Amino acid sequence: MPQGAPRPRRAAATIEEVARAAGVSRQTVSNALNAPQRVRPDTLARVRAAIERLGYRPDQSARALRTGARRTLGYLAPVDDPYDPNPLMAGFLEALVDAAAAAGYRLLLFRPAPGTTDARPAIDELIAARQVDGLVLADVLREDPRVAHVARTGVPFATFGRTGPGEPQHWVDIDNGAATAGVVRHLADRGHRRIAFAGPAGEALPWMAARRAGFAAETARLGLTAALPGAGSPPAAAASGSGVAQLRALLQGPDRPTAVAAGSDLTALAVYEAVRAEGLVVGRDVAVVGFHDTPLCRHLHPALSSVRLPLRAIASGLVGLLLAQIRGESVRGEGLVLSTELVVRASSG
Amino acid sequence: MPQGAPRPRRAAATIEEVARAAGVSRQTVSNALNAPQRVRPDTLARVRAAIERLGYRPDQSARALRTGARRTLGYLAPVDDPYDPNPLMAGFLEALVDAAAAAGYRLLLFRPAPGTTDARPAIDELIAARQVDGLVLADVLREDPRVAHVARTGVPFATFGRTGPGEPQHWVDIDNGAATAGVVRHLADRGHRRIAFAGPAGEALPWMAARRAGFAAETARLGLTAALPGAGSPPAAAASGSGVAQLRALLQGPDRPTAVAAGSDLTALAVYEAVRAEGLVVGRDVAVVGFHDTPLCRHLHPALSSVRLPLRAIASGLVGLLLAQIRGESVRGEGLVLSTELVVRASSG
DNA sequence: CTGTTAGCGCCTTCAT
DNA sequence: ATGAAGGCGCTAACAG
Repeated sequence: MPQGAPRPRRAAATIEEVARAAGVSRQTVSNALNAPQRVRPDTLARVRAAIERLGYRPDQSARALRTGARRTLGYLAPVDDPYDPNPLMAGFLEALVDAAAAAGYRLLLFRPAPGTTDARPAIDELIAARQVDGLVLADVLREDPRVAHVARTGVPFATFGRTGPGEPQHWVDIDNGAATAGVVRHLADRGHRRIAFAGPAGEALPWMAARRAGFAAETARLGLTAALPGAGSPPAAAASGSGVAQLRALLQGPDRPTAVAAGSDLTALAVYEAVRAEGLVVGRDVAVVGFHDTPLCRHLHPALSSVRLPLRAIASGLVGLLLAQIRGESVRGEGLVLSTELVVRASSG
Repeated sequence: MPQGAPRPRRAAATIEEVARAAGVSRQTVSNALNAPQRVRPDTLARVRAAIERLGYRPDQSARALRTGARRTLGYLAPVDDPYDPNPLMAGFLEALVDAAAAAGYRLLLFRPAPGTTDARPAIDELIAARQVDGLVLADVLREDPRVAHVARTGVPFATFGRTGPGEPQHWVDIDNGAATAGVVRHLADRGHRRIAFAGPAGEALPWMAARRAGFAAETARLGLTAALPGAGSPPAAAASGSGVAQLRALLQGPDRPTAVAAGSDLTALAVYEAVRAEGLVVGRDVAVVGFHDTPLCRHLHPALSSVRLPLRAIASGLVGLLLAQIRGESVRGEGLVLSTELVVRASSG
């Protein structure tokens, strides 16, 4: 592992130079930056002019060393399963960077060491090197070892997805059940009576289980005929084509569903394929709704209705939870549940 | 903008504590870490044991302040156009994080201030605060103001995509022309004589122009009939459906192309739609090849052949270029051109 | 309201 | 091979 290296770099302005340029002491410059109300207005103006002129910004390392605040948040990048890619990765990351920046923080990305799946060593490194003030974890599972581990270290953290009952409830989540229930109501409004849910079964992925449960509950409430393929297609099945085969079986017979709620946009794509393979037409014979509202939706024909996630609100919520902890305010409560928005397009219009 | 905040945190081990625990002085611990050959083996072992026991890692801020090396690289996250999303964002970022980590560096994400598109102020902030040792820029255009700006600051940088002729040639790029030429050869091998290119025209996106040029050159060389819709569909066109309309026009008549090389996987999806709309079958009547090899490829029916980018090699190349500059080795040469791999699936098999 | 003093944790001379 | 100073740039305490 290569270690330290000399690093020639053009000298950057220091607080000392600003102080000299403004004819004040270093401390006054520091005050002008961190406690402006303590500095006389005219002095403040002079200092600020000098700062502007020299392009001065405090050295973040020096400041961090002195104050202990790194002004940096760590984000554990999810391991990207090519068969079931995280559809939000890009959009969510951008929202998170912006939310952090709005609070004066930077975002540091990290991952388990290549070839490894256990993120805990990487988490420990980051904490031990004091590189971050807090951590964001996404795609949190029910008994997530990462959550338990970070909780043990005492470092502020917040999760996208609910934590276990015995763990700190510093999470933001969308209401997956309500989202799918909304999809069901939308389809019922359009006159559909027989509706299917397409997506992996099982409890492995809490968000998917919640979508499925919301679907089941709402169809029951409305007295609709619900088709919930029990075997479920694990993510890999969709890739091998068996997911489509299963969906085709679902779409056969006179009592076939006239609408399908999919657990993700990629699953909705598989539904499109199955519908076509059965000689039916999406949007006319079978309505389809996806989940995530990825760019794919607009590129499909007909355009795919989908559930849009409030990515910016999620990101702000996570950063807010982290800031509260960093400031030492003991955050209490049950986490933050955000609602989604159904974007209706031609596939279910 | 909220500023500095107190930050209670469990005390972490310091070099002083390790020294005491190992019965040596601080410098010896430092040496054990940064110049192990200077420390007697048994002392080294004792120090390492103490480090292990206390979970000590040097405080990165202190080390950075002292040495000037931040051991952090900045990555300017591309502005995500929902109509033309960066299909590599997730996969490339992961590769970049891993490549940086392998060299002992972290990756810091940053973006233009929300509502802004000019990245230069954000770049300046990062540099002035001395938070990074180098920068990575992606999706570089021909006369990219970001490149010119960073070059002026003197901070090490490397780009994914070629820089202008007057600028430092610290770039890594794929051979877009050769990639499309390879697609043409593949299709010619399969017996296709009339081949079309689907993708936006114009010189705005250098990578797309290069793909188009490679297509034109190779079809000419092989004496094939090439269809290159000149008007080109700007990214937004695909979303509005006019892209598909244009492609449908292309697929009409007895002399229609029997194969289509697409400039991206999403464009290939539009080709699928157009082929079907014309009553043709992808893979039988019309072969299709995409670009990027996104997860979408495996989810389509038939599965989409596509050009796979060597993301890990690109990432390693970028990090390598940065390290060389950071070490002060004057990097010379013409940038690094990497070749792609055509993944053949049912759509062109 | 401004200036002085001290030290955050670490690494680089220099001396032993 | 190891130990003793000094200082990177900054800010929190206190002195004036």
